[in-house]
Amino acid sequence: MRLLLVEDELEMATALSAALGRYDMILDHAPSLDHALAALVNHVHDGIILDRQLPDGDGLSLIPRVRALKSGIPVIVLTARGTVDERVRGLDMGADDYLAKPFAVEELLARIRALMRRSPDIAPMTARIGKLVFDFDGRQAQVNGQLLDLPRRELLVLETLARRQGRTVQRSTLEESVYGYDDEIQSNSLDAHVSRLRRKLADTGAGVEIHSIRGVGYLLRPSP
Amino acid sequence: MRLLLVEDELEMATALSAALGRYDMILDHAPSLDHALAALVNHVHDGIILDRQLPDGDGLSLIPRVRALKSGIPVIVLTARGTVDERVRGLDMGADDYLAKPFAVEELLARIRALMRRSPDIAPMTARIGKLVFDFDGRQAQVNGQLLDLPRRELLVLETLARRQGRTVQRSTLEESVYGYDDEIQSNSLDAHVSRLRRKLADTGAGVEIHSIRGVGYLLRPSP
DNA sequence: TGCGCCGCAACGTTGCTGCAATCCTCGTCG
DNA sequence: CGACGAGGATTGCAGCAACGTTGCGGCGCA
Repeated sequence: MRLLLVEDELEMATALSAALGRYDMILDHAPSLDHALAALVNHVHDGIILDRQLPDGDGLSLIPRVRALKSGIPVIVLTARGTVDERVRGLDMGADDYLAKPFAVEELLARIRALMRRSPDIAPMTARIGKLVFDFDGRQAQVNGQLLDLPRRELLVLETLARRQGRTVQRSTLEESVYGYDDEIQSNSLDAHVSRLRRKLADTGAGVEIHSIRGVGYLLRPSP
Repeated sequence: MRLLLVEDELEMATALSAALGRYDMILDHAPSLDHALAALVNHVHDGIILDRQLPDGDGLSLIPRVRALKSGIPVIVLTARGTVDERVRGLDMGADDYLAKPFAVEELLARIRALMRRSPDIAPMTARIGKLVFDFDGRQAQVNGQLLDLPRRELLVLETLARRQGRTVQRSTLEESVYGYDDEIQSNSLDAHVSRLRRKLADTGAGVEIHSIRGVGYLLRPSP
């Protein structure tokens, strides 16, 4: 479990990090909205703990952007502003919970657990690269909401690449997940599938490309 | 939206009922655990507001039974016992939120909205794709208000596809929900059902099509 | 007993897929 | 600096597995 803490006070961050660590949770720390956005783009988080008072704006403004990026992530807002109106506003902005400072760490942990408990059902496991959206649950790829009609092998290739988006997938790994451990292949069929997939991605303007690294493997990335 | 309030104080109940009514929510009132259980069995609720102090026991004891009955329902606990320990305990018992009395009605409403927003059970009781309306509760399909008279297997196929509308349903998944886990099928009966279903959907002009993805499965989508 | 759903199987059809031949690209070494 | 080789890309093709369709017989149900 990996959470993102958006909070400018270092003290609070280290304290929470320690507390969460005891429950095998990883806490990434972003001290500003900008950092938070960058972190969200680059990593996959299971939840967000959000302070409102940040050097570059109100934390609440992050929520719509989080929802646009990955709709299902639970968001807990922490704040010194604890009036009823503030709380109502925070919740209606899309926060899943709202906790006023000072709070007990125990309670925060319990509320995180409560949210996590119910989130996995919803979290649509999807990856976004360029205009491409890969839905791991539905096992399908979309471009601009348009379904990419891919046959089995090509789908498997894209799925594995999307799962490790941006990082290199070794040729052997790819072969393994496209064919079985036992199924063998005695030709360049894999290359053929990659080739056909490339054409379809380009034709639909998916904004992604399959980059090949000689002697190593492939990786999926936004096209320039 | 229909909520169940489990609370023995009549005053609180009427006040909440009035407040929720203004947001088009229906509030059922159960003054005790027994009443609550009866109500849960007889009706379908989208959420539960639970007081702890009840004439026949602690409200928290209801949670496991609720989860057993309908696992996904959001539960908000209201209580006068507002210590951190109590809150942690309530949340860890399975509550989704915990609000200490006295509280502002506005905040309760906001928290209800936040929970409803992410509750998968709100997931419409009916699905609409093209001119087709599938009613999951009544287990029937309609086109232009006209009932589609489908035999059992075909209905199961359509139901499963409609439930995941637009997303791919793997062949194995479909087999599992149309036949049992144990029931086996040794022919292409599934294809046959799909075929017959397709014809009926086309004949009635439902505006939907069952698209097949070779080697993967099927998906239901509006026809072009 | 009649009707209709269902599993089954036969057969037609489609289009994915592995293969291989050919072309391309890049790094390396003489 | 140019040629060569290895790894990669592309594409046509043929086989075949997966899917579509249809008719039949049995079984359950009214």
